[in-house]
Parts: sequence; structure tokens; C-alpha cells
Amino acid sequence: MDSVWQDRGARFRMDKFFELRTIVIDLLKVILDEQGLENALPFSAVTVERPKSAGHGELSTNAAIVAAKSLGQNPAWLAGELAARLRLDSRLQEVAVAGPGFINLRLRPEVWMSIARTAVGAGPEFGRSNIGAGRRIHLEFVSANPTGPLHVGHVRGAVYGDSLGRLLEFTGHDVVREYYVNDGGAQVDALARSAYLRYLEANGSAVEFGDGEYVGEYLISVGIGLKERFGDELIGKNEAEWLEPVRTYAISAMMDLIRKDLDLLGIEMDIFFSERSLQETGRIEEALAELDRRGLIYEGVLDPPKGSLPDDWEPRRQTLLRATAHGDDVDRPVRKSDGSWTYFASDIAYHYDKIKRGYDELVNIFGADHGGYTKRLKAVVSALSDGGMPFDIKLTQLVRVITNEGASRMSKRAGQFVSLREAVEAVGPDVTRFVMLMRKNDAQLEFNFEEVRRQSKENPVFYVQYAHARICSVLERARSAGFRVDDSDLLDCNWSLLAHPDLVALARRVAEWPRTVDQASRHHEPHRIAFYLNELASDFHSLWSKGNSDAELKLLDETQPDASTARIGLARSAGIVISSGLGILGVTPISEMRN
RNA sequence: GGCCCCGUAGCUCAGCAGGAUAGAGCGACCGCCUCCUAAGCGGUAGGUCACAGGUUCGAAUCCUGUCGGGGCCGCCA
Repeated sequence: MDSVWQDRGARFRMDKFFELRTIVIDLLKVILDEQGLENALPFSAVTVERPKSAGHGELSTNAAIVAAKSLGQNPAWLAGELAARLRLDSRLQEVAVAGPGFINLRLRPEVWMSIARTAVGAGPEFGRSNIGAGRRIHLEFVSANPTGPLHVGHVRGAVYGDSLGRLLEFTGHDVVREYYVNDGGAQVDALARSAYLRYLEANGSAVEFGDGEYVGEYLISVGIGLKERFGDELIGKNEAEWLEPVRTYAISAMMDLIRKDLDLLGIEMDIFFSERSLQETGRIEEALAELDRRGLIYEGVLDPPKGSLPDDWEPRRQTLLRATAHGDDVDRPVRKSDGSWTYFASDIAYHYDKIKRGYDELVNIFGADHGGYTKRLKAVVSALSDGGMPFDIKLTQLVRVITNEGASRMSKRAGQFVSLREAVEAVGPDVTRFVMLMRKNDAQLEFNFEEVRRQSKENPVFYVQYAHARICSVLERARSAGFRVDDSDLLDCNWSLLAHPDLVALARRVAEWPRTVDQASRHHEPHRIAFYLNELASDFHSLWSKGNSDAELKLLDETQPDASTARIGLARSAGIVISSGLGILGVTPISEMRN
């Protein structure tokens, strides 16, 4: 028996699907060799996975179909040959050819149990992999304007980015989390004017807010803070004198707010990168000079947009980036007619900076309202790295917040929004995070504030946590009953006593964990972890429930200590995976559900 | 007018790098606590995967078009 089913010391990169796939492909090559057929085929399409319907075995492979296709051979014949060889492997209990050439497989129960046992041995390391090989991945996310606290709309990107980071770290990447602070544009000037009004108010003046100013109450304390700092010395001065100090103070206050908001969700950024710092150090000019060297900057006039024109549209000569040379639809302006740089120019410099820092891959997470921005940014990164920098942009669709007053549109300027803080304080960070991660990032998400608050006990996150709590509970009870159920004991217990189909079903699910992690990581999709955990929890709850009527499935039965210990070992493997998975989502794996 | 995302059960959404009879939760209906936590479990009902073509042995999945929802579209960031 070769060693692929055995533990591999400290690495524990057990993934039965992948290993079995290797076996299948190797056997396939042997057969092709013997027949004098080409054996260097593209085997990437070969899969070994759990079939959609349970009637087709535990695992199913399309290997024969795939190979037969590129060889022009009969798939049924090739499947027969392959199945004959697979039957010689004693770890396989059933090998059947079905349909157009699928091979359906069933493993011996002890093979599945050996994987669950591996999980107990590996603990939190189970499922961890090194597919990242230490590659340095830069994640930019949140990057909300520093003009107010975060609201529910920002939470999704924040949670998604943070969990993606955890997932990438779990799969062997070196992750940097970064927040780009838009502290260099007109919006922070508007912030400063609004803060100045609050400052005057704090000094006893009646004030009136104009269009485009931030009326939110969160600036009142900033006004008071300004008064404490500057007394009355800014009163009556003209804007040129007070704008800069007020802006600096207000931005700093807003970033403090934002940092605290992120804290509420357990999110910690490695770097806060200031847009203004780019403007002040000539790095925009530097980046554009780099593009100019590549012949991508020119003076020109853009074609008018198709369709209905804006009222004030007129042809205008401006400095443009030849983004079309790198896949964008139109060239993009980098300088305004007054000579100042556009926001896009700052972004060019920012991404040039990222590239120069030497990361192996960049990932940006934007809200869907920035969707129109992805092509030009990809063009910039492609141009500045000569196409060498992997760059993924993920969009999170906007969150539709539903309260008992209906769907609310969130506007920071109007000062009306459900803040991150309100949401977290109402339902807690765990529920907030889990709800955001139960959806694929590019699907629209409905955050029914009232419902989540009212029915928080029926939220999916509790379902998963409950499974974990039950596992902790049975371990505790076993200990009080005198069982030895530390992980080291469970490793040594008699796993071969576990063969009941329902026990095997749970072990099978546990065994899917490494593959789930792997796929989620490759696709940058942490929601797959959330869905997997729900299924794992479901398998566990089902087993638990059956234990009430079937003594063979009851985890803790003092009349059969050896089998009980083994079943508890299996439960423990599920608990390890739940804990690990919730960790990736940033959700607490609680051990008790008591109120 | 153009670009991006989406359209799967009454509702909210999965569907893993095209695969064999399309899934879950909620809601509806019927059952299960003297038994390791019922925040749980079992079962029933419910879908021409928006529509029309195409590629393929095989399409919810890939391509084209149409319709519908959302987002974006030259000196806002």
C-alpha cells in the first residue's frame, strides 16, 4: 500500500479528492502507454469529486470521458480498463462504470475515518495548505472617504476583504491589508468646511449648512474638539487661513472613527495609505513620467460619449492616458483644465507605488459603484508592470438595507444612514460578518436590518455555532463521565469501530474541508467557506438527532466506552473544522449556547 | 448609446474550472423532546434554471442576440 493515505508528519495536507485524482490519472497514463496511445494529454479537465446525486457513489471521475475525447477512443472501453485497475486498490470498496463513461467510486469506511483522524491530529492546521508558497498578496479594501463613520454599505467590502485575507493566509500567502485614504480631493475640503461650521457653532454662532456639506451629527464633537484646540482664533479668518488646519484635524478625527468602526468587526489594517502624501512628494509626476516613457501620455480631445450628451458637453483638449493600449474602452484624462491632477492621476501614482513595493499579486475590492473604474485601473497596472503583475479587482454589489421604514438610501452628506456601529451593536459582529459572507461578492445583498435583529436566533450563524457548542458540550460530558478525550487520546482510540453510513457521511464532509479551502482561496471567494460550514453543521445536527433513537449513533454512551470514544473523536474532527472555518470568516466559535 | 454585475422554488440565495434525476435556508403543510442543549431532526409540497439561437456525446454553467433589475459612463472622489 503506498503512502498517500497516510499522515504526512506536520504538514497534513490531506486532500483525498486531489490524491485520488492523481492515482486515477497515473493509472490512465499506464493504460495509454500499454495501448501505445498518446499519454501526454491535458488532464486538467479530469475531476474526482462528490457527484450531484447520491446514487452515483461517494466520488465520481470523468477521467475516461475526458481522455477518450481527445484520443477519439470509445469512453466506455477506456472506463472499463480504468475501472479494472482501480478495483485492484484495496482502499476502494466499489468501482462502477456508469453513464457515458463515468467511474463511480466508494471508499472503505476506514479510509474516510483515517482522514477525520488526521484532522484531530492536525488540529487548527488541518486544511491549511501552501498553495500560496509565501507569495506576497496586497489587498486593498474599504478605502472609504474620510468624511464620516462607516455605514452598512462599507461593511460588506470590509468583511469580504478581511476574510479573504484570512483565507489567503490559511493557504500559504503573505497578506498585506491596506486602506487607501482619499484625503487629497474636494471631498475633504467639503468636510473641512462642514467641520468649521460646527466649530463656529461650538463657539456659540448659529450656522447654516450649504449644498455639498456634511450635516451629520458626528461632526459636532469635531467642532467642539476644534474649539478646544484653537479656542476662538479661527473665527473671522478667511478660508485660506483656516482650511488646512481644520481639514487636517477633521481627517484625523474621521480616521479615528473609522478605525474604531473597523475594530468593532475585528478588522485590522496593516497600512493606511494617504493620497495626499502622493501629491505632496511629486510621485504623481513620477508615475506619469514613467507612462510617458512608454508613449502612453498625450494631449488630445476625447470623442463625445455616445447617446444623450451631458448639457454642458464641449470638446476639450486635455492630457490623456492611452488606456486603450491596455484594454480599456477609451483613453482617460489625467489632468484637469485648470492644470491640477484628476483623482485618476493619484490612483496611477498609488498603483505605481504598490507595484514598486514588490508584491507578487494585487487584489482590489471595490463597491459596485466603482465598477466603471476597473478597466482603466487594470490598464494602468498592466502598463506600469509590463503586464507582469497579477491584478484581481473584486466588486461587492451594494447592500440594500431594509428597515421598518422601508429601503433606506444611505447618504453621508444628508447624514442619514445605518451606521456600521448601529448594525454591529444591534446584532453583534458575528452575525454581521456571517450575513455579509453568506452571499457571493458580486451578487446583490439584502440586509434586512429588522429581520436580522428580530430573529437573530434563527440566523444561519447560530446554526453553525450551535453545532460547535454541541461538540464542546459532549466532550465536556465525556470528561465528567471519566472518558479520556484529549486529542492525544482520541488519536489513539479505535476508529475502526466507526462504519455506520451516517458516521461515514460526517467523516466524508470533514474530508472535503481541504479541497473547499483550496477552491475558495483560488477563486477569492470566502463565501464558499460559509456554505460549507452550513453543510458540515447540518450533517452533524442530523447525526446528533439520530443518536436519540439509535444507540449506535449516540456520541456518548457510557455502556460502550470504546465506540463512544471513537465517535467523539469523529465529532471532534468536525469541531476542529468548524472552529477553523469560522476563524477564516472572523466569527467566534462559541462553546456554549446558553443565554 | 456604451461598459460592468445580476436574472435558478412564493422569498433570500448556492450550484464547486460543462457532466449523469438542479440544491439549501426562510415561508407553507405533516411528524419527532421521560433520550448527549428541540437555537435541533425527519418528511411533503414547490422550478420549461428570464427568453431565443449556437458550440458539445453532454449546457444553469461557454458564445451571440433579446428582454428585465442594479451600477457606472469628459475637468467628483
